[in-house]
Amino acid sequence: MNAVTIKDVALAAGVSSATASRVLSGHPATSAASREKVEAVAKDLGFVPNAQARSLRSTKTDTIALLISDVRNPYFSDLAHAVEQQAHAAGMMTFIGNANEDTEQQDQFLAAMLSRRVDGLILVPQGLDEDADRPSQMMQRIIASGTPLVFVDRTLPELRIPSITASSTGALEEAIARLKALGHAKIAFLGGPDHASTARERHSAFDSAMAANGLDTDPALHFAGDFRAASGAEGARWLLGHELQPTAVVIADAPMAIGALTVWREAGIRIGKQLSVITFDEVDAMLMHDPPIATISHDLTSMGRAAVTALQDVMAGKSPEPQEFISRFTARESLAPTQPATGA
Amino acid sequence: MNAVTIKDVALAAGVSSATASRVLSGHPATSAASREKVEAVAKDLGFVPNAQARSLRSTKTDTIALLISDVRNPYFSDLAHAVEQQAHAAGMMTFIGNANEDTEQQDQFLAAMLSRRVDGLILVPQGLDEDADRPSQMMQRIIASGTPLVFVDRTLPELRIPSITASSTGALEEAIARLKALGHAKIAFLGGPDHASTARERHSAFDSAMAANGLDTDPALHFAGDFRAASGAEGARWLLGHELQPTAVVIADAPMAIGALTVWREAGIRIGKQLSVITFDEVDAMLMHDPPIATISHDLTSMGRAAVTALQDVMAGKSPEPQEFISRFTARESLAPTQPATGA
DNA sequence: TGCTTACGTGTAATCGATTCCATGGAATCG
DNA sequence: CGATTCCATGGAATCGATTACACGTAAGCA
Repeated sequence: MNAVTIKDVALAAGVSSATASRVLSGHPATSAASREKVEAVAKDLGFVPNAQARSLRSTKTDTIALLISDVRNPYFSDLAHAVEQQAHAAGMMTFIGNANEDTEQQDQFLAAMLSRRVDGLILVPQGLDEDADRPSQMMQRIIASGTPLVFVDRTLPELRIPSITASSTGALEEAIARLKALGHAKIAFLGGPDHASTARERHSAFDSAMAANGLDTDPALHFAGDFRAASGAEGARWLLGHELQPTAVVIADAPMAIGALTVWREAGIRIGKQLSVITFDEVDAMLMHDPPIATISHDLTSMGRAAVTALQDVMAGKSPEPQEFISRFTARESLAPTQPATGA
Repeated sequence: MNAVTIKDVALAAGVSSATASRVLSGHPATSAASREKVEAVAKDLGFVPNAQARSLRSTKTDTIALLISDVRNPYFSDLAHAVEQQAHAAGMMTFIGNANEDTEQQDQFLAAMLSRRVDGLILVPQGLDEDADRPSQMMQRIIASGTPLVFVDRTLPELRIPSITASSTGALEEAIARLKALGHAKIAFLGGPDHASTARERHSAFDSAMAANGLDTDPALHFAGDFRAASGAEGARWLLGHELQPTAVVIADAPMAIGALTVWREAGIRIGKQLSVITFDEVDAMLMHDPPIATISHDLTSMGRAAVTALQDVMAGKSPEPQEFISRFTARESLAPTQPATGA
């Protein structure tokens, strides 16, 4: 075991542990002589400070936590990567936790973080079963504990917690306008789970974009998925047999889109001919698809960075304003004019 | 702040902090009376034990660390998810670190973990620039510190560290045999970076699979990428203009495959007609592609679990044997007979 | 030269839990 | 009934760092 403590260093350098500590933590009140000596000895002995002891006394851990829904979803792994890089640049470690869209797992993670006394928390609030808008008891504990907290991607509106979110209204209006210009009127929506504010935001933005373009939103053309590939596949099958025969579809996230596109490929549906497709969340696979899929994308790198910056503000005692990033619509060949009542 | 300490609990329960500690950490020597009282009070006050203080004294953190190359690579995010789930089930938190294929970032992460006194480390050893096989100084420190350590996915053969790896030899022999049966002889290989043992393993398995099938491996048909999408795209372009006109290609990982397939789509190459494609790492996008892409896949969930289990063995003082998982070949429509010298 | 100011240093307290050790009372046994 | 064992409990030491406080020395100033 690594038994080298600061006392060993102090002893070997011929100073007290107080001086050794001051040198090693960059305290100004140290002489050049002891600085040199201590640093040399510390390096020589391979001294690694015990973070437990340090933060027990100083009440700082230089660690933040990020809670997301699923690392395997590229949307969140991009976000996690951005947060981690930014935090790293600021000298902080990041604990990444998976909630799997589950309040209980969220709460377990939060309890662990509370116990570890992280300096701050960035979280994608997880859905609550019945009352999606009420914070869990554990979240109330977090807030009561005074731990700096920032929401990212999703939010719980009733709490006054700084948040970084994305607005897709503008991008969707643009997207629907484009579809309308191509002759589409029956547009389906494969949505996410209602407990996620992101899913609700995307859904209502879709509805209002339809309205803004003078199109009817038919509840019968709305499918409620769960942001995962399997539910996208399910939605695609549901759509295949749909009596209203929509000519275009908007999908709420990339995994669902990949699931859906797989089903349509198997069914021989020609995307961009028989069916126009727009999906949220641009991932490389959308450009690989033939034809490439039109997307509504978020700048997750910027959002991740903004979340860390906002958290640093909170840690510094400030109250940063909520920030809303604007999504971007990118038209691609998955959009095409409606066909004069040919195939399926 | 959460100022509730065990002393507050003890005081309110009318016992000493020693007794309170015993109750809360499940020590057997406690009376039913004090147990009841302490537990009620702890819950009432919302007591959250300070993990720093606890592990400072007990030298356990109930935390392990996992170092991977890139969270955004689905291969590693699957692995991370599996490790995290398994560790969670065993009551341990997981620190996930990104090395970005960079020794320096790896070492920074390792230093932070050493300082935090994690109970164990699972790591995908990162490539060293010149001497890919020599452990970095920091890794030697880790080993010297006695921190339980397990390698996963890649390994540094000269160190006697338990490892969980995958062998693709069998799967590749099967794959090449299939290609040969379809008439292919000139098979290209878009490989990964040489500093990753995985890349070397896949490359040498490819060579030996070719030899086992009586085919020549032409170094001119080997492209050295870096496991990322951009290098896959580059490899695809390189192949397009290749004078040897290979009819089939094996790609070393999913991001590279996606990059390559995007280029081929843009170039109008018909996969499975003009070019047969096999890629390592099965991800959903490969099934979405038209035609679906044949893959060589690993069971990352099992590998992640095995890594945690092996680590637990090491923590218990045992020396688990190295474990090698066998990759699986799945033929799909991206493989087709060579065409009688038609198009490109 | 005498007095103040500044600075580097050491001693010891401290953070919040766990754990060793001693103790007193109840239970057990011959 | 007296002696021994058992067990729950409290006091105090401990983990390894940081830091408040006090002190001695050297520099600055009149």
